[in-house]
Amino acid sequence: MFSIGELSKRTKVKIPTIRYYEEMGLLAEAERTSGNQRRYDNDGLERLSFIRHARDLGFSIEAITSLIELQDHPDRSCEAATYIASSQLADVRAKIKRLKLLEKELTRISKGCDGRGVSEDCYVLAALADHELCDRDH
Amino acid sequence: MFSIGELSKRTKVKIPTIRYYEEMGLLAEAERTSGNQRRYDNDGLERLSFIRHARDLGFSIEAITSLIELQDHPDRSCEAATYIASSQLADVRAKIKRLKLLEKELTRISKGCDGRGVSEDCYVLAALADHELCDRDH
DNA sequence: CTTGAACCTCTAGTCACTAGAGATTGTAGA
DNA sequence: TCTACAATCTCTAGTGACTAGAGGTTCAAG
Ligand SMILES: [Zn+2]
Ligand SMILES: [Zn+2]
Ligand SMILES: [Zn+2]
Ligand SMILES: [Zn+2]
Repeated sequence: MFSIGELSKRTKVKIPTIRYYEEMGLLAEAERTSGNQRRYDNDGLERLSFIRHARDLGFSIEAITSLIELQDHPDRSCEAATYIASSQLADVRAKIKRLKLLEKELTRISKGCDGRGVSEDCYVLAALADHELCDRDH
Repeated sequence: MFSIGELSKRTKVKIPTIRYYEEMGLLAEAERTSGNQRRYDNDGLERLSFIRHARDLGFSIEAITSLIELQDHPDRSCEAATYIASSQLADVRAKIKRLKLLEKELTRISKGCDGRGVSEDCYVLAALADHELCDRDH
């Protein structure tokens, strides 16, 4: 059994975040000492590592809640898990696509001015004022 | 002179968002009718279009505030504008980099299970539980 | 038994909006 | 001119996933 600080160190999740996860129902309510401090065992450590890893991969709290629910029922179909994972993948791909469009326009805009002129003649400001100057939609 | 609803239609910025921009100091306080409703002219339209375009390109409110400040002083050096634009570009590139790593891992994880098995044997859940199964850091 | 680091709860702040309540105003048709 | 009703007004609160701080209590080493 170890303290919240120890759990935080081992998982690299900050203490307030751990308490936040508990409040959100992602982590079961921890056992307490007689003085009301939280105590964790290996189960808690594994669960928080799972959450941390899923968060690092960009899953939402809501998605993780479903995944944990599934993990707690070993005999259920895992269809939902694969669905959640591929949705997340689709989401990430959509974000990449969007960001690549932005990268193109921003590269073009940045190249348009070396910063040695005056605001009035600045291509950066002109480009921001007028989307028509953009190569495509974004 | 036109109403906030008309401005909203022309710029595709929602009405509460326009009011929010005004409160944040991004838009000057609009003129009002005797009955206290906002009225805009072409200047307001151009300013909001600028904001909208910059937001679409991912600039923060804070960055846009600086850009507008610069625009209002045509004789100032535009160095700050190019700095803000290239920071934004760097930011976008960093995000793309990160998302590409996520995409790789998520693709691998998604492929690991077809969703026809049972939670206990699910590779998706196993992969989320253990970062060691990942190809690299992310 | 003392000390001080670690812990507790609670509130509020972050960013860029979005939603809703309840009241007032603008405008077009009768 | 009156009436209906769409549009607008202000204000408060909610979103997601935390983060920061105040003010008080507990744990553990010496
Ligand atoms: Zn310039
Ligand atoms: Zn554009
Ligand atoms: Zn599976
Ligand atoms: Zn991993």
